[in-house]
Amino acid sequence: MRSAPTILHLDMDAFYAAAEQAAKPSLRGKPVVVGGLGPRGVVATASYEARRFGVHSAMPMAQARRLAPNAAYLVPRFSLYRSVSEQVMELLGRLSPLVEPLSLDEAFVDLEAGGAARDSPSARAAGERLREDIRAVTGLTGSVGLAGSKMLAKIASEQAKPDGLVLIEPGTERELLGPLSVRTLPGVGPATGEHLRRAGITVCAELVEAGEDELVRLVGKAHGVSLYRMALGYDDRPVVAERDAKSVSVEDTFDVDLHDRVRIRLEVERLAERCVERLRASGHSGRTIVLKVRRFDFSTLTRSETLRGPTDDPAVVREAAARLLESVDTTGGVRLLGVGVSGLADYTQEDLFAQAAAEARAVDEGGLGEGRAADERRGTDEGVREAGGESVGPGAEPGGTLPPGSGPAAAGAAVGLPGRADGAGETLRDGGDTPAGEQGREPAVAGADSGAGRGPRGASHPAGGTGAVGVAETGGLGRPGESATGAPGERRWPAGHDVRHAVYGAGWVQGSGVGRVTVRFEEPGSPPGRVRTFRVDDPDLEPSDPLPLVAAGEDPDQSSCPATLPKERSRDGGDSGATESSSP
DNA sequence: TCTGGGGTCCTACAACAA
DNA sequence: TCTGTTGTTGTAGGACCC
Repeated sequence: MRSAPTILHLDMDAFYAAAEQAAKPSLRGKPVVVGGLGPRGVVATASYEARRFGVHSAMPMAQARRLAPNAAYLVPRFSLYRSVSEQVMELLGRLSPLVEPLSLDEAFVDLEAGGAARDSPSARAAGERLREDIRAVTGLTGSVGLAGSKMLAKIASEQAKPDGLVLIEPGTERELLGPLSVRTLPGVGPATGEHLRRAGITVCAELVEAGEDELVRLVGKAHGVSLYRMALGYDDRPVVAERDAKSVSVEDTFDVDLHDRVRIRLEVERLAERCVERLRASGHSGRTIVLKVRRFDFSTLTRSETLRGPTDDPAVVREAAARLLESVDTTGGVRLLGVGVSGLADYTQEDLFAQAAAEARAVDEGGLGEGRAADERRGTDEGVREAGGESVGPGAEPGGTLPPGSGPAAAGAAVGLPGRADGAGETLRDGGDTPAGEQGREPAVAGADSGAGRGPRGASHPAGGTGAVGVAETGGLGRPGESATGAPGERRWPAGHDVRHAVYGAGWVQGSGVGRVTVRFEEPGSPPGRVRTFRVDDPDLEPSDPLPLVAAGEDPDQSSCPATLPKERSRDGGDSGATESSSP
């Protein structure tokens, strides 16, 4: 707890929805909802216009559609959000070397460490300048909280929303916290909140009254002690610039519960391969394999197995996950499956090969014996063989990762598309000028699109290609509710994604179905554009990468703008302001 | 028509070793 | 050698966050 409010918390306002509105002029001022569009999707972000209808994060999408039937419904475009987030984080990095990102749209900054502020006036000035810079560089708004601790800075930014700044003067914490709901405190969710309510505690002042011992009795040691301290305004957690990942996981919820044991096993293996892809991409290997199963009744169980050493071998993870599945009763149906790896190590491929070789020698000498060791040995050996097949053998790049779209994992993903029908077949409805079907959902394309806009980040955009990857065998697994009509070569046009037409220029997909795709031709700097409909296989129409939200200079031809916005471009708008006003 | 995905942290319990 | 204690590890589940 420091004596000056030099910890800053930034929270971008309705980030995903705001980014979509900035990218699509016709959606500005209108309700926009971003999230999974499948039958079991939930809302990731709702614009403030949509919130007026009662739509909020984590709400089932079906409920959101009932509340705001005329809102625009979009699948998330993480490549766009990431590029905007990088711009914002770069601005934060200019304030201090100590920046702790919490997510794409949120971060703590230690202003003192960067010399950007030492007291209330300088902290406020730095916060206001930051908000201006963010607006200039990204076109979006963010809310800033300033306080002497992380907890209070976060509470302050919440109070500042939308598009504001709140500074909590040190010394006023207890007074400020007293009347606030216990749910304001980080770590108090629905369960703890209800637990405390039953004990007669609803606001922070009552936490202090109850005392530490009583809180420990109510909610356990760690939680009780931290609750008591937080209610008093004590929070000494430092801003930590880098935190190591502790686990990597992937999971899929299915549109329709799975019953077929063979199919379930297939899905588990596919998830295991996707998980290893991510694990390798992060430069890690891991020791503990975790299987997650959510059953038809929403009950969730996990099973885990710890190997003798870390692995990033798809075969090892696949087989461990399959073994774990054997111990789970899936009668009644399964709505979600997940595979994760924890106990991460920074093992490189070379280390693994050395380990595999050592274990192979041990096997030859009768060193490994029973049960799990045998399983592990088998996996490791396969790992060596498979690595050879990928040309990552001795002398290859350390920590080499699978190139996107290559190798067995990619093949698995292509065949086993989760089929959540996100995006394609979804039609935006933004006031009635949408020409596609009334309900917007077009099963004819749903299956074909399911790979886009979700899942592994690398697959979230049909970059540069025809978008046909992974479509060919969509029907092969026969996922219920998934269209089998995604003909080989048919292109996917996820709602909201950017396209470019040879004649009409840049636009975005407003909807698709029945062999047609509807495009609105507009871009961030343009006025609201017109809508045109094409055949899905129109050769003049190509998927394109997101355009910068804030146009730089007078270069209307942005046809090949990369997904990550060029740094120089992002600086054009904000640099002068930041440097000019560096002294308050 | 209920309830995503990717994480972190904590607690409880059992098994095992020192 | 047996028994009790303590610490560690593995496993499972719950709560929470964005």
